[in-house]
Amino acid sequence: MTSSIPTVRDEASARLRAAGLKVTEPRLAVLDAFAPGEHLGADDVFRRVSRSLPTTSPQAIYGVLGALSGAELLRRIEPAGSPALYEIRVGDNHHHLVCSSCGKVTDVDCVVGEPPCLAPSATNGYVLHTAEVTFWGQCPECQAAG
Amino acid sequence: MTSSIPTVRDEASARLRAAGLKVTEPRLAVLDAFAPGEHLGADDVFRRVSRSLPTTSPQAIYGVLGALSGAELLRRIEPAGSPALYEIRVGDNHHHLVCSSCGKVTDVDCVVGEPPCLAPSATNGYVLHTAEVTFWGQCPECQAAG
DNA sequence: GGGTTGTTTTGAATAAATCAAAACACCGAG
DNA sequence: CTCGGTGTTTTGATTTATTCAAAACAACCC
Repeated sequence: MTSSIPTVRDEASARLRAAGLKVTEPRLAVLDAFAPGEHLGADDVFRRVSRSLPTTSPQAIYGVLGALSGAELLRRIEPAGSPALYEIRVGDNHHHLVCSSCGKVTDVDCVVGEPPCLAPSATNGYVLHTAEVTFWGQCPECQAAG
Repeated sequence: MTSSIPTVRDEASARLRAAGLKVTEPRLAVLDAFAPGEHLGADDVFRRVSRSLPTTSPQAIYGVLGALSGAELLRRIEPAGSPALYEIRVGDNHHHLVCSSCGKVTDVDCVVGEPPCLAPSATNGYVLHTAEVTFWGQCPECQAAG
């Protein structure tokens, strides 16, 4: 008899299947590596996944991260000066606050009231699909550290 | 007798000096490489500078670009998926429109009326100094190309 | 003009990510 | 349940953008 209580893994499996992706251990482990609000680089994810799946290769991590962000189960951001970061919060278009000193990234909700701050003064003929906003500043810890 | 008519080079020299930087041929050549509205990568700059100064090394270009953007004579941007780009328009905080298909970058003026769109919903204790906005879309040429 | 300091050259090294081919595993069909 | 096709992961090498370090050199203040 198998349990009928849905687990976190079941949920992740369902999301993978819904996206048309095969359910594999590395993919489940990568999804499991992300806590809400975290922004992890490929190397961070590799380290975490390695704990539960020690045979996983870095290239597999790149493959999984690419597949998951292609399927919009992860969002990929690339703050200037940083390697690519991934987060589990998808589907809304929230923005980011990056510390110029330590690189820490914090989510911030959309700027002004209106649909996603998508209003440049002129579009120059471009058909827009995304407005990406990055705020730069110094986080409380770095302020305290001088 | 030397000419008393100020040249483009004189002007660039003055800007370098005002920034506390020594005036060198590579630096003048790099400043000269930028037309208004252009966004050039280090390799583009290297190619252009090589025409007038064939002995210049790529590392010199990196050094010059670093010095000039540190002195705010150039601005450095890093759209996701692209190597670093530099532009000669500095001092205002304008934003960018990037073509998802071909990577072309176009300047756009500040989004809404208020000083530089600098209003996230919450600052989380950060002291902000910049708001960077990148619009993603498809440029007219890429639309035409399907 | 000469010395100091900052800049550029020369040469090597690094980090992040991608490519390619072979081994492997998921999962639908039977 | 097993087989087979397709998608995934592994293994290993490669690329691109960038940085580091030391020596040669050039700008510029006195």
